[in-house]
Amino acid sequence: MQGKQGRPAYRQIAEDLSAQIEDGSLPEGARIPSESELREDYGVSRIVVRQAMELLASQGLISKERGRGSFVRPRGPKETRIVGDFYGKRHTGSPFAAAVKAAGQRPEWDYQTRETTASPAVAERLGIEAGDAVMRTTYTFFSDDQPVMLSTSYEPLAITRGTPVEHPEAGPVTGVVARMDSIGKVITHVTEETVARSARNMERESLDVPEGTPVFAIARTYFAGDEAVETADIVVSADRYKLKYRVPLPPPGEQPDSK
Amino acid sequence: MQGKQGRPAYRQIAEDLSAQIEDGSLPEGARIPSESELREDYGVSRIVVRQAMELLASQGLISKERGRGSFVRPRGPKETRIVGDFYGKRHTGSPFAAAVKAAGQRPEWDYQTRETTASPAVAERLGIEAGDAVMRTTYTFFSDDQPVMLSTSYEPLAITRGTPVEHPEAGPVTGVVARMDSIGKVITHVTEETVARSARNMERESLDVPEGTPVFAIARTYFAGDEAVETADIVVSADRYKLKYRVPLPPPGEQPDSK
DNA sequence: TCGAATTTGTGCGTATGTATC
DNA sequence: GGATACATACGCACAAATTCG
Repeated sequence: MQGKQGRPAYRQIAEDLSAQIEDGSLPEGARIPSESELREDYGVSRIVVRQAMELLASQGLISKERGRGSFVRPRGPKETRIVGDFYGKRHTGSPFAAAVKAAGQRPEWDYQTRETTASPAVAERLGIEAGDAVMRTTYTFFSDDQPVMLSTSYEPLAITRGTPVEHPEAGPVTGVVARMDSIGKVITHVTEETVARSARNMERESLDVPEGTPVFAIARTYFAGDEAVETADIVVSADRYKLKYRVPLPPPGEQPDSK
Repeated sequence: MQGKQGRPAYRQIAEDLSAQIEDGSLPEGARIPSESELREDYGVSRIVVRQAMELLASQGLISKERGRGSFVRPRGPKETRIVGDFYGKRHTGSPFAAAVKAAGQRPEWDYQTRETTASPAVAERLGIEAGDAVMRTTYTFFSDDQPVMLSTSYEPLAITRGTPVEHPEAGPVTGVVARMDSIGKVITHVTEETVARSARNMERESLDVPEGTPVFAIARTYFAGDEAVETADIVVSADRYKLKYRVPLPPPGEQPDSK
């Protein structure tokens, strides 16, 4: 085993196992030989095996479970989070529920709504003053009882106060677009700023993902003309989700009219 | 140091250093005390210090450089990759160049163009048959001499063959939108499917990022009506980039007309 | 219920290699 | 060359979680 080619032993072992996962000799969910077994198979010390396994775990290929063993991580078909005017329709209702149902799974969510004041960051995104009243709603979304997405949304109460949709989930209509439509705020566009980073500890608990798994952190804002009517921080496991956007382009020859 | 609270020593050290990075006691680019120094400071063995440092490195907080030391990784303001009809304009020319220049840096790129045949995956995305002729162009994009983005694009030669824009970079106009406009293919929308994953070895070399850093892998397709006119695989460091989308919503009350 | 076996997690000591300064 | 610093690798021990008879 001793790396003649200059490649360290633990990398060779990792590549070997990685290849077996790739070609299917180690199928999804399969148990990987224990550290002691691998130690004998490759004739190295346990620390080398551990380094190899940690490398694979950090790449998301395997999950290590204390007391049980290590397993090939399922990489099933990714769920999709869709943004944009698919088929020219305004998505009323919950886009999340629609996407999950389309994948043949059961959508559910918990939420908690509370009136509070805008932090400077939120105020900046909403174009209001820090300290202004906002309605904050935190969501946890489930797909077949698995938590898959977290969201914290903020709506300026200057817009919704006293209307039937003041409370995001308790009113007669659901979904930001439809709710705002119903009070005369016609949403014209949405912006999203997305970064990928490793999950924070709180998010790891809520989403039940192993350490180091990357997540998408999305800052989404809905606009009615130049006025921001809702903004949200959304976190989804980048492992299980892919993002899908469909963006129409304006026809050529026209001049811009928005500032 | 010995974790009474059940938290392992290496985690406590990692959190301690992490906090120092957060609050600025260890500023960007600062050298972190060597493993031997930390070993004495915390009164633990070297392996514990190494575990802590590896954790921080895997989170992208520090970079370890053999023979030199470990350093706080710069997390400067992220560059932005913009998608959408910003300000109602069709972005002609290179959106990459525009974004980099907007950030006050110097854009450059290498490319290599070659005629080839469509793989099944590319054919599927372009709505053509596998084996059909396509023009493939591979790009490496630089911002201030730093490689930041890789791209491989495919255009069906059934569309461009014999036109002035058959060759993506050698024709009279640049940018997919403008080039297609010039031959009468008016691009109406673009779709993107984005996943985040850790960089493959080839990408790590090309982009010069440390092991385990996440990248965005984007499958982008431009459409003229229902016809796909270009598709590309784009890889950018999720570390240095954020993605920004602006998606207009169709006005309410209209019915869909695209299928 | 309980304990033994298995498996991964954490930690110690030591040695040697290799890159940088 | 020498000093320093990180990389790889061996050995050992015990802890904690799980499984199973």
